[in-house]
Amino acid sequence: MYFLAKGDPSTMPSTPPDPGKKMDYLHTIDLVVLHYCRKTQAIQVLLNRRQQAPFPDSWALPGLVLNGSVRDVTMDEGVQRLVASNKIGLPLDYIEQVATVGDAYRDPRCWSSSTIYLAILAEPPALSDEQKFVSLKSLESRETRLPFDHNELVDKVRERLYSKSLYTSLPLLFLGQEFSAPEATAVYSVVLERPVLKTSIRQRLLKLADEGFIAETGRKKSGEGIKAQATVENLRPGKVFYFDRSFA
Amino acid sequence: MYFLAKGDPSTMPSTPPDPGKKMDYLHTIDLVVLHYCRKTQAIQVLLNRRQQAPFPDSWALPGLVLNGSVRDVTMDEGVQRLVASNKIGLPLDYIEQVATVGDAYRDPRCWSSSTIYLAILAEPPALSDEQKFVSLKSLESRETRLPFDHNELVDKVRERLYSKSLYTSLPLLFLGQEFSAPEATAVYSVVLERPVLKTSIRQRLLKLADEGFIAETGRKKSGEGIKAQATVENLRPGKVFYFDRSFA
DNA sequence: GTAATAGTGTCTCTGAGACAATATGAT
DNA sequence: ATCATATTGTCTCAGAGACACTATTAC
Repeated sequence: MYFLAKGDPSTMPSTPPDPGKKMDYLHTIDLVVLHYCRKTQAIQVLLNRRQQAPFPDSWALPGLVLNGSVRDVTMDEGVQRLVASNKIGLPLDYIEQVATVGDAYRDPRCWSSSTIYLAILAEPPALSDEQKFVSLKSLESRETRLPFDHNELVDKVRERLYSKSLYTSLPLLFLGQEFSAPEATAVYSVVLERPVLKTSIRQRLLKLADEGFIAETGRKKSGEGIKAQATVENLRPGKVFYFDRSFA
Repeated sequence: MYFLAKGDPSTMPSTPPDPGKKMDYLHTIDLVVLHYCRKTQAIQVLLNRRQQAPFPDSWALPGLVLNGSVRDVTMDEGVQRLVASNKIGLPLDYIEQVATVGDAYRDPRCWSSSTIYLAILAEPPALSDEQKFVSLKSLESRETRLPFDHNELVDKVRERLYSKSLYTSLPLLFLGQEFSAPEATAVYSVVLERPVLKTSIRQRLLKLADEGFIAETGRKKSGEGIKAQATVENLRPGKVFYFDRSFA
């Protein structure tokens, strides 16, 4: 994997620093805020129109510079500041740190690192003019191209969503507080990009009920052209259950 | 999870920046290099004696400041620089980024972030005077206390090791190129901190053989007081197989 | 030879995959 | 009433957990 350069500094893959000049350095936080649209059965990603250089007016992931214009005491506070700002402006139903990338090229200003998060927003938000959703698929295919390395950052989050959805209840967080078994089947099928049998989902829902993660509401949901569906409610908002077997 | 502060800046959890002064900021890389001792059946963590302030002479995780004394082009190059340095000085058998933490307190010098990695070193290295191993257990129990928040960083890596070992072949990387089924059983039992049935491990080894990850060598291993054990060899060094079922 | 441990066989149980059968509600 | 689909039932199969049994080897 990584091999020793036998102690000879000249073989080390680094260039000497510029003496006497403190290097500029940015550490940013970027969120990939995902929303599932029940009607179109597509996963969408929240973007913001950039106000400032670099890449003014282009659509990018909501992010901020840690200790940029405002001092943050912790990274988590930086995340809260971003969530509370008008770049997002809605409480998230889930958030998880995915990775940190950093290099000399990704930001034209200077060396920069970005710590990226996977976030889920169950309720469809009212968007401002500076916000929009694009489909996760269009980002994957590069039909939608983002500034910086944001497409690659979305890739990392998409991979995390996929792999974690194989063996956890994570996709159900897209459905909010109350949902039906057919809706659960649909969202798993979308996230895993293949048809998932409704009976497998039923088994998992039974397991979740056993574990106290969900409970039957007794209510039924019906709407435009769909047959009534019994609903369950999420008893552990924001919590993810780990099944002991994975989907294939 | 995170709630909106209704757009009122005074409620936001941040203090204003100090104008006119560029804030000092460090981004460090810290490695939790794990080694499994077949004899004592314990997992050990590599430490370095710190040369400089803060905390001179105390034992800490091997780490470096990104773009500190040397310019790194990418974070991965920084990791390679650290691995090649005398703080580690041996090729790693596995490495994986685990998390990034950052706040105003963890480093007495200034605001700092650290990106931490889980690394595995299969071969027992020859240690310099500035290096030593301590058991992962003594770090968990706080019998061994490290400077900064390094104990908590080790906790995060330990949790990742544990959870990933439930459903992957990761623990086998502790055993290097050639190992036996009883050794595999032992290392899984140590990592999962419970007895694991040899028949469960045998099943998993059969699966790995099917998948082309390991192959029987035909050789047998015997040594001090132990009975001969058939060995297998790792055909995919550094690669981890994901089983579709988890241990309990 | 003996004792300990390596390696095999077999049984149970859980849950995914598959699909058939029934129930229910929208029209 | 009819039809689509929600919901239930049943079967197979893979693999973990458990344990008995056989084979091998260090002493």
